[in-house]
Amino acid sequence: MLQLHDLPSTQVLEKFAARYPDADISAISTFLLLLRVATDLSVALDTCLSKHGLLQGRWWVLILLMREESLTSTPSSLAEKAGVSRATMTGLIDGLEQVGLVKRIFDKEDRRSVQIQLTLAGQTKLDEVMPDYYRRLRQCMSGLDEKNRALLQQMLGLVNVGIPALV
Amino acid sequence: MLQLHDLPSTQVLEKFAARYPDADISAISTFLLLLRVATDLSVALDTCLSKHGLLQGRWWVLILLMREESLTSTPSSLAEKAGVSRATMTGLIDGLEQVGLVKRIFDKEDRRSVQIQLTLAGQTKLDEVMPDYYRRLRQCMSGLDEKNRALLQQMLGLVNVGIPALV
DNA sequence: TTGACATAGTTAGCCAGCTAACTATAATGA
DNA sequence: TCATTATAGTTAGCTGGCTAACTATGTCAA
Repeated sequence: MLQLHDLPSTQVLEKFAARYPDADISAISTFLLLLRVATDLSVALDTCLSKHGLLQGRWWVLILLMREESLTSTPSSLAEKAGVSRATMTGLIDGLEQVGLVKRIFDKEDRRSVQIQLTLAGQTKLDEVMPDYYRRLRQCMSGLDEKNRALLQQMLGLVNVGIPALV
Repeated sequence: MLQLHDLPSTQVLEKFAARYPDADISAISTFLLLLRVATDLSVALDTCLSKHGLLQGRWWVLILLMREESLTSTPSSLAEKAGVSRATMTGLIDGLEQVGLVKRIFDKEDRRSVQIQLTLAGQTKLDEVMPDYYRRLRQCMSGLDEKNRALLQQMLGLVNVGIPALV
């Protein structure tokens, strides 16, 4: 997401602000820090998941299926909820089906449609991954008490409101 | 980064917490919101840059060169600062050189090495992009006053400290 | 001084996203 | 009823990352 590793020092920001008067130094540094921390979190998550032979894409599919009472959903619905294209979801399902974590069940009512079901092996895999993930995440966030977490969420909400202005 | 579009409701989180006792609901929701907002910011940034015919990778290279007094650096140094592999940097420089925004200058002292220089066209491109970017970013962050920005940065610092525990 | 190692950059090939186009099926309305 | 349009899923081909291997050059110590 944000590759940039070498965040600008105050000095650099001031230099740019001198050339470009629209620069708002605290806005820039907050923005970049947010992207930096989130990217590092995402990389750490990938590392954690890779220990279980998973990547984010496939992992979210398993979780989305586990959320369903029936352990079942359609590729379209999964794609929308996971935030990837339907084409990408086809590939994710292919991969998961090959290793037996999900299976395709062809719908007899609407023959265009396919139901994707979490297999027992898929549930077992989640039962292996999720406790590890949750334990690590608890540890990761242990530096923030409930009040800080609420505060952080509130600040993120304020940033979120501004996003349309950036586009 | 985080594709997941459909963040879990409290209800879903409670269901998962029942199955996996290690789950810390406020930790999870804070973590996911942080990834979600940052990803949306990054996508918005890409959209903004694409209006100027740029992508994040190439844009950061231009900025890193503009930071230098000499407007010059080496591929290795750029790769490290930009947070991409040297192979990727070769490609970024290829693209920028083709459209004339940077040029390769072969080093006569160490013939393994190349200097990458921001051309006048490169500076002109930044002079076009940066004011627009800074204006939009200022607008985006206008919902947070200085106190909120400092608070957000402080919270992000606390999260950052915990990242090694997630790996 | 020369053989082993280190460094700078590039190339080749992989991967997981994407869009656009395609097939098959269903729904709709003139 | 049947031509048009919409929907579900897949396929093909592009992109921008990556790692590993390679070429060329430089460094150092036996």
